[in-house]
Parts: sequence; structure tokens; C-alpha cells
Amino acid sequence: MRPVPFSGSWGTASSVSFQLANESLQKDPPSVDESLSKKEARARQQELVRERVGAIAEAIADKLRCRPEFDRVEAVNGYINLYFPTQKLANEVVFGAIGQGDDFGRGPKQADRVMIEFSQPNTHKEFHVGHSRNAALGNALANITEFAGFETVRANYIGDIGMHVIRCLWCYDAFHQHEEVPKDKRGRWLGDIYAESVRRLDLQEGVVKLLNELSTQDAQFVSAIDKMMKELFEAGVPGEDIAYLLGQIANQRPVVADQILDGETIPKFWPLIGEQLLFELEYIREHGPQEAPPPTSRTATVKGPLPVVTVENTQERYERWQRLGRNIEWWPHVPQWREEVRETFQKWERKDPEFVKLWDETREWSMQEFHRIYDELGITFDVWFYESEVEEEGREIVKELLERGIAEISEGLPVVKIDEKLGLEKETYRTLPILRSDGTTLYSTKDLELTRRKFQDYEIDRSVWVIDVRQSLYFQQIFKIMELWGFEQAEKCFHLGYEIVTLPEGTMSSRAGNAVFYEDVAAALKQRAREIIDEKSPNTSLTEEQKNTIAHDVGVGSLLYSMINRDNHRVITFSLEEALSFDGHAAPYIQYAHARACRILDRVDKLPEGEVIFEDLQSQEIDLIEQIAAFPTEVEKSAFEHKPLVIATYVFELAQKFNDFYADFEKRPILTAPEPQRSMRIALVAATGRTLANGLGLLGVAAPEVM
RNA sequence: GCGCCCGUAGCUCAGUGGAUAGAGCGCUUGCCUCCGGAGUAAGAGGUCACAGGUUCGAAUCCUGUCGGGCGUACCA
Repeated sequence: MRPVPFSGSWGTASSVSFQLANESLQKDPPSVDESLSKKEARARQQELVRERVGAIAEAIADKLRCRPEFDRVEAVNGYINLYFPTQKLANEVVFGAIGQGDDFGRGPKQADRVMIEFSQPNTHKEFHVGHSRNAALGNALANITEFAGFETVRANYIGDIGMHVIRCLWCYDAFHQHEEVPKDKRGRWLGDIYAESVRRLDLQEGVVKLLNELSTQDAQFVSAIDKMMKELFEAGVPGEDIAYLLGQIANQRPVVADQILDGETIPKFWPLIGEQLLFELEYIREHGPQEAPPPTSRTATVKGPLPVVTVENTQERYERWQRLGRNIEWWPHVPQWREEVRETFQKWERKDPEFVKLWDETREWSMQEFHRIYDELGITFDVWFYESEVEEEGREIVKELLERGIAEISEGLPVVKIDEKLGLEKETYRTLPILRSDGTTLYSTKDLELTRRKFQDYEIDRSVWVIDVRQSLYFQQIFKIMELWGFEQAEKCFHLGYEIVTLPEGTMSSRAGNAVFYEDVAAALKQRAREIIDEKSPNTSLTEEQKNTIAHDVGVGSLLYSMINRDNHRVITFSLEEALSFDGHAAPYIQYAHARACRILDRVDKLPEGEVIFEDLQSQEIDLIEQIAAFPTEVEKSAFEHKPLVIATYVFELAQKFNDFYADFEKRPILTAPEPQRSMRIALVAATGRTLANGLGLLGVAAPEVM
């Protein structure tokens, strides 16, 4: 059964006649020409079904016509359409919505207690728009799950320790500890230091990667290597390094940072690389993309012909050269820095009081920002987990896994060879490291304990992790390891993956330092919303404070909605320009419909009570009632399928239908209509307003009464 | 290599077995002496990536191909 697919009608449709027609043909097959091909036979079958289906539908419709539940029954194209009596059902729906208020759409109490973990920001990094997708999605999912009848525990899991924190604090200690710490936005200040630590510590990696790319994919570069090396030699670079670089690059063999003996070799080489790339760029612009012959050396690692060198890829490499070049003088220091980071990690391991104090203080700077952001987003949590609090117990689990032979030491560190333990031939879950070789904990170490703790300390029946899709394999591994460990609730663990938020120019990450920060986006959205209020709001009596509150609701709501209103499996390419457009399919459209409904009701002395006359309804009125009636089942669907998108789509369609209903003043006046239409339409407006508010509430989007 | 995801209107996306595949943006042409125009009416725009298969019936399920993204042992 499904809704009748005609606008302006309210009912349910059945395609059962098709099945019946088909079955009757199977039981009682007409004489078939054996010579027919399979395809022809099927076409014949289709014809026969078509012939019979009409009569079957008509016969069933006939029997149903006398039933009082339906206003009208018809058989069309083989479908049986059952139309509801609007008077009775419309009153139930509309006054149900008005009477139940905040509870309209709430599902019956469910047995399971569910934990939903979401948001998981890392301290010492800035909260960016990617994080807001997770927060928006998780918050909506938790709201919807709760509303659908499940007791819901909302959990956050703060990444307050791990390699990123250690790197940040190393960088702080080494280069920033005497600087004045800013008064506000200290979380961002830390985030900048973290990004700097990555630039420092990963410099050699980036340089080597670019060099190896050039030697294997840019034949022009390779052919210029003799010339460049000659110049390097003249610049005083030791012969061993010249020989090494020449040998590796000319033969397309990978360069390894440790093999370069003199710390000044690469900084001296760098300007020559840039010159060469610039030369190549000019050459390609003039002569077009360059194809290269395959390498001549027998020891080359590249076998086929080298890829075509284009303006685009050379330009990209040149830009990378520029970025790395800004700090190329760091090159000789990198090994020592990396050693210092390892020592810093050991300070954490032995709980060095001075270090722990610094950690605690800086962590708090980030936490303050997170709390402010959650306040602004209107998101709350019941439970706060911290990575720093599950480390030790996680280590205990690792120890037990090793003792029981589930884990083993491989290549110097504890891992679980999951496929082997499960006896799987095909590579499925692969191998997961569960502790570093130096004894420090990994993300996995902590997640094992977190999973145990969730079930044992919070008495939940089911646990959902809202985390991006790149960690899908990882979570399957964690859950399987828990299963191997004998943790029965492992089968009650679900990873709800969602695709990441990227930028038009590519992936966004705190590591790369190209992230678009939440704070900046939120500020821009609020400002834009405020401008529109000043420009368009007819309500001139609003105070500054009211206007700012509305600007906040609209700006933030708009961001939240855009993050929910897209399937989880789809990548969102974030563009501020698009985010700032409040027209069309966006939160403000829905909020506006709600505000409009509120303003109409403001002009009404007394809401109709009990029952009103729903007769001779226009199609826009019927469509609106039908949409309101669907709310409870949409809530259920959204919760059971873990898809907040269902509600996001629903509220938009409700707003659309309300606008359709409202639009034609000539045909459907509300306040100036004669009775009984006036009461009926007012009740409809009230029910719509209520449903819009409830639906937006589930998404975590505010529903202002004035805009 | 193996695994997961995506491919629907110019663009961004809804639509997981049923009737004529929808919306927003953009484009063209209308609608405020009237309950709020952040709105609304109409028009143009589709081989639902491609090829097979299952089915009375496929954008939807299965298989394969192509194109793109992601993951795949000491990041989280």
C-alpha cells in the first residue's frame, strides 16, 4: 500500500491486482505457443496480465465500495485506489497535531536503550566545517531516535590525547612557549601551532615525495638531472650526495631522506628544482604537453612509458615546490625534531608533572571553544568520553589479547591478524595494530576499552558510532576483535559512516592547514542573515537583540540543514558562496513558512476547538493534510533507517505544501474567509506550524516565530 | 590487487519493485490597493553512465564494463 499518486487526493493505493493476475495465469496457463522465444513469451505474459488485471481490480474495488472506512473506491489502470473520508480523518490529524503539541509524531516507547556517539573533535586542533557535518548529523540522529521512542544516550568522545596532541605540544614547547597566549580563540591558536608542527615534522616526507614523483613521472626533469648535479657540485655539495641523487633520480629509483648525508644538500638543490620546473612550464605552454619515452635503465623501477607532462600537473608540482621551499632550511633539523616528539610522548607516558600540567591547561583552551560551539549549535551531550581516560584500560585489554593468543607481536608491535583468527581465506578484515612498538597507545587501543565501557557502564542495548566513512574498515576490525575477545555485544555495535566535506580545491584537513573553520563560516552566515533581516523583515518593532537571535537561528540553522539534507554516502563540496544563499531548498525557506504560520495565528482571537468542517476541500488543502498525517511514519522511518535526511526532506515538502496552500489569496483566504472555511483553514495553519516546529526541532534547527 | 561508496535535467541533489522520474539553483515570461514576496504561477531542460539478466512490472534487485572518490599494519 502506498499513497495515491495524484495530487489533491488523500488515500492509499494497491497494486495487488497485478500479483493476483500473474498468479492466476501461473495456475491456469493459457495454451502457449511452444515456439515462442523466452522474450516473446514474457511479452505475451505481460499482455495477458494487462488484460486480466483490470477486471480483478474492478472486482476487488466492488467489494470494498460498501466499506465505511473509504469515501470512494476506484479501479484505475489495474490499481485499486481507496480514498479516505476527509471529514473524520482530517479532524483526527489536524487536532491530533494541535493537541499533542511537542509530542506530535512521537513514537511508542521502545525497549532498546541506544547510545549515539558523535562529534569526537580533537583538542589542539580547530573545529572546521567538516566537523559540523558530523555534529549536525549525530545530533539529528539522536533527536530522532529519542523521539521515535528509544531511550537515547548522547555521547561525545574527545580526542584529547594522541599523536596530534603530542606534536602540537612539542611545537609549543620548542618554538612558542615564551609567546603571549591570546585572550580569546586560544583553541585556534593551538590549531595553528599543530599545523606548524606538521609542516616541520613532515617536511622531509613532502620533499622526498615530490622528488620521487618528478623522477618517475617527469622525463624532462630526469633528463636535466646531469646539468643540475653539475651545478650542485659547483655549489660545494659533497660528492657522495651528488652520486646518490644522480643515481636514484636518473634511474627512477626512490630517494630516501636518511641516505642524504649532508643537511645542506637538499636546501641547495631546491632552487635548482624550482628553476627547472619553471623552465618546463614555459616550454609546455609553448609546445604543448610532452610525452616521454620509457626509461632506458634496466634497474629503473618504472617499467612503462612515463606519463604525459601537462601544464596542470607541472603547475601543481611547482606550487608544491613553492610551499615546501618556504621552510626548506628546516631540512637538517627534522630527524632531531622527530626524536624530540618521541621523547615528548614518553613524558606523557610517565606522566611527567610539568608536561601533564601543560597538557591539561591547553586541552582546556580547546574544550572552552568546543563548549561555546555546542552552545551555539544547540547541541548537548549526556556523556563525555575522553581518549585520555581509556588509555590504561585499553592497554590492559591489549595485554589480555596477547596472553590469550588473539593478538601477537608482529614486526615489533602487538597486532591482531583478524582474517587468520577467523579462518578467512579471502582478505577481509586484514590486520590491525593495537599498540605502538614503543608502548604508546593507538586510537585502536582506546576504542577497544571505549566499546567495553559503553555497554558495561551505561547499560545500553545498542551503540552507534557516527564517524566518517574512511574509518569503515577500522570499525569492522574493532568490532571483530571485540567479538574474538568474547564480547557478546559486539554484534550490537554499528558504525554509521558518512562521506566527508571537501573544498572545491580538494580535501580539507587540519594537517594540511587548509581547513575552513566553523567559526568563520558561522560568523559569515549570521552576518548575512542579519543583512537580510534588515532589508526584508516587515516587522520594524524588533529589537536589536531579537534581530540578532533570529540571525543566529537562520544562519546556524542554514548550515545544519545543508549538512543533513544530503545522503550520508555523498561527498559535500563546501562553498561559502552556496552556503550564504538562503533561497530555495534551504533552512530559511522552512523557517519562513513557520514564521508565516505563526503570524497568521497571531491575528486569530481564539483557535478553533473540537471539530471543524473538512468538506469540499481544495486540492492544496488535501495535500497539506496528507503531508501532516505522514509525519509520525516519517519519524519512524528516519529512526529505523538511521537517516535524518528523511526528516529534512519531509519538512521541506511540508513547507512547500503550506506555501501552495497559502499562496492563492483569491481562492483560499484564511482570516477573511467565511465560516466554516475560516475555522478549517485556521486549524490547518496551526497544525502545520506545529509540525514544522517539531520537524525542524528534530534536525536541531530553530523555528523562529518572527523573521 | 582486494574492499566500500558515487554516477538521475546545464549545475546541486531527492527518489531502493508499481501509474506520466521530482525539487532547488540558473534561464525565459507573469503575480504585491490583498492574511509576511526569504514567497509564488507558467515554460524550456532526461538514452536515470553503459551492456546483459531477474520480474507481469526496474532509476530501484543481480552480473559485468566504463568513469570518479575513499580505504587497505604502529594517523585519527
